Amino acid sequence: MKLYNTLTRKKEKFIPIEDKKVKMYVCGPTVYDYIHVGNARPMVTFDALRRYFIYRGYDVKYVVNFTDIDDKIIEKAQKEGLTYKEIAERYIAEFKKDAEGLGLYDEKTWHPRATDYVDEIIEFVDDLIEKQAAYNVDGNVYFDISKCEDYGKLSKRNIDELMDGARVEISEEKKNPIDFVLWKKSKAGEPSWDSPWGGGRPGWHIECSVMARELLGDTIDIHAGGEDLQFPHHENEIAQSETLSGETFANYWLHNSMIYVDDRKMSKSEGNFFTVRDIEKVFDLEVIRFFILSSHYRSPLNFSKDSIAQAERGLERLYNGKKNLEYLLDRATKQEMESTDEESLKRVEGYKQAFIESMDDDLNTADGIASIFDIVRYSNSNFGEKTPKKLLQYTYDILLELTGVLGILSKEDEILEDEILKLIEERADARANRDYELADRIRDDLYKRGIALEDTQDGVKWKRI
RNA sequence: GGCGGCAUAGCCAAGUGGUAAGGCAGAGGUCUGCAAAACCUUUAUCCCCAGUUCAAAUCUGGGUGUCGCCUCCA
Repeated sequence: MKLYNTLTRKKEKFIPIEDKKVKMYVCGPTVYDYIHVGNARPMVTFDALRRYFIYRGYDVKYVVNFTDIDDKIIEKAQKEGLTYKEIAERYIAEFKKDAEGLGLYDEKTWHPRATDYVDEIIEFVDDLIEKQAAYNVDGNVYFDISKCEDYGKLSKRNIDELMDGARVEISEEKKNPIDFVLWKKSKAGEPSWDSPWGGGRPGWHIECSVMARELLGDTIDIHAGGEDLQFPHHENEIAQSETLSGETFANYWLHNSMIYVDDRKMSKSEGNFFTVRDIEKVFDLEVIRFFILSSHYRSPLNFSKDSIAQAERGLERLYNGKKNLEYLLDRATKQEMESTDEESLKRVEGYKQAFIESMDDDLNTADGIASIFDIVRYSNSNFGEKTPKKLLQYTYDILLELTGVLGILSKEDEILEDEILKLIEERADARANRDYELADRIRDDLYKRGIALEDTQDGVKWKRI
């Protein structure tokens, strides 16, 4: 399997530290509001990578952190007259609801919270001071960039230019303008933890370094996140972690491209964002997942109502394909495979191989989805009542296997089926009696209740809409 | 100003040397009482210019457009 490594700017063969094991860390949300579609992209993308690794037989330890202490959380808490903790708890709960809809939910995923690691953070910072890579000025502890020779290696920036850039916060306290804060002195009324440097709280960058280290060790396989985190966040993580351990922090750095709205990056501060929660009112969140996976994760992805609607139609086509196979499976009686059936089997197997090849090539989900459509088109056009059960079952299993890797096509129809079947029969009688008015009324009523009927050559099919 | 992306049909989107996957939408057709679904047919020479090559969307150079990061940001 090949992955594009931001560190080298190349696709590289993935070689895990331990055979068949992957240690993976993804920068998660700062929990001060509902997540928007842009935030959902890395979550969905790297969840698909997680699933794919498992599919290929890897044991994955997957960590997605919550930043539960931060300026924005404090600000929100003050505005609402609540504690930072109440705000964090609320939006962690809301995140989990969205995550469930987006197909991210997995009980094995680790969701560490920064505030649960304050002791370890203090220890980490203290060690950096001891190594003279950090310094305390009146309760604020900064990382000393000058002690880090290869600073900028991830984002390909050099220190001198960054100094000149001078868009960083100018502070009298810092030795260099690009030194960043590890431990932040708390102002009156702000949440505060005791430390050797007085009351304060963790800086943003240090949290991820510490949580990754505590849960995954000094060197991890994959560190992932949005490309806007490349600098300074990930660069700073590398500086802290590698200065402390002397080891490589992460072997592979993966970054997803942004989501755009009318050619502008979707972001909170621009105000051009759509929350997952709002979209859920109009579309099933599986559509959003499918939409995100239908392009390559490193390509910019433009968000619009129209493209979501297109994704919805596409997903529906896959559901119809699944439904058609189920219908045939229900009625299949033929057992023996003929030579043409064996060829079909190979054909389907070929699509599966194509899917794997695509996914192996830097998680090319867009290409992989094309293979899934190939399977659907092939079975729709070639399979019928006379197709052997074995072939149908094989195709059906592969379809579910591959869509399962992507985390789509997971919605199941529920009961109520008896009633639907009864009404379908009534309608069939009506049609036989040429009472089309009654027949159409039954169909319309079912439609209003969310059931669509289709008269096919093979009989009446129904589906939920 | 520095660094880095991107530019493929009406729309979305793969493809990084051998004459353009897939999806959505559209048109025509098959099937059907009608409809839906499904199937078949149909819709592009890849931003521009120059170069390398037997051969380029794909490599090189130049240009145009556009976006991102450099400040919180997925």
